[in-house]
Amino acid sequence: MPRSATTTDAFSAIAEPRRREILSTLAESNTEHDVTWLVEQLGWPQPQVSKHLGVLRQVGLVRVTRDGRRRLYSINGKELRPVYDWVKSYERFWEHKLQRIKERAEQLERESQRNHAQAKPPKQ
Amino acid sequence: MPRSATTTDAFSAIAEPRRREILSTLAESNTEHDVTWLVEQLGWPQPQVSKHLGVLRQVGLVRVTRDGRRRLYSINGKELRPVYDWVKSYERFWEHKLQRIKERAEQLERESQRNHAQAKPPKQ
DNA sequence: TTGACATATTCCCGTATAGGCATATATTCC
DNA sequence: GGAATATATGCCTATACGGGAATATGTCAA
Repeated sequence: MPRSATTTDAFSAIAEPRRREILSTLAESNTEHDVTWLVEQLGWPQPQVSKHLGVLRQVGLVRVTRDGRRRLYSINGKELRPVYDWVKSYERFWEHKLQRIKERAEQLERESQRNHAQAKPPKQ
Repeated sequence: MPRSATTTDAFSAIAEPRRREILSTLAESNTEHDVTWLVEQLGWPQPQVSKHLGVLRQVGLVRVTRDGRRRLYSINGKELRPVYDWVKSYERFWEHKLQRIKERAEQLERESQRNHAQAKPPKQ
């Protein structure tokens, strides 16, 4: 069995760096743009841009509007939500590290304070 | 040119649903586990589990500890951070929708109030 | 040492890419 | 109608995949 299709879902679609690049290009300008504009911005051959747009379109990551012979593309962020929700559910696994560093620092702090207090333990 | 390798980065590695399944299985139990435990939990052939673990290992999404003939795997969430940061940078593109719905609702509310106030506009 | 157990690796196969290039399919303008 | 423009699609190739099955590698236990 081959890899799951790039058009399966957002996870597969954004695995390709160039498709992320298309999304970021659209995101920066914050407006819809036609394919020619994207081709100029990216500097890639037009068919390559169209094909990647096709994948993004199929998974709903971009929306298209027709304007004469042009097609205006814009980001449809809604489809990124599942990716966001998924990865966010692992938040504790990278915050945990900070948490442990913090706890360790606090413990060292306590020990330090204890040691300073008993720097020269009173003879008894 | 083929698709970029699954071991390129976290984006490519998590595109495969089964690898996400492995991560979620490890996440739920919140402890390190050996391969046999994962095989039992997932019900997949052992080589398949080992292979997917190999990809996750190469991109740093899991950590391994050797314990005799067993290998204990645990999640290394740090490597998910780039994915989180990337997708989070698009947050406004799905919140924007809510924003527009909210604004529209507020506008309708204002119009409604205006209309009620002038329900029977005074003849002049 | 030998056998049992745990895990990784190798080989094979069908398949879906991504890129290059040519071309088809609109749509506008003259 | 015909040329020009904008975009999508088709064909080709090399490549890396995910799964299946067998097997290699490593480790424990008697």
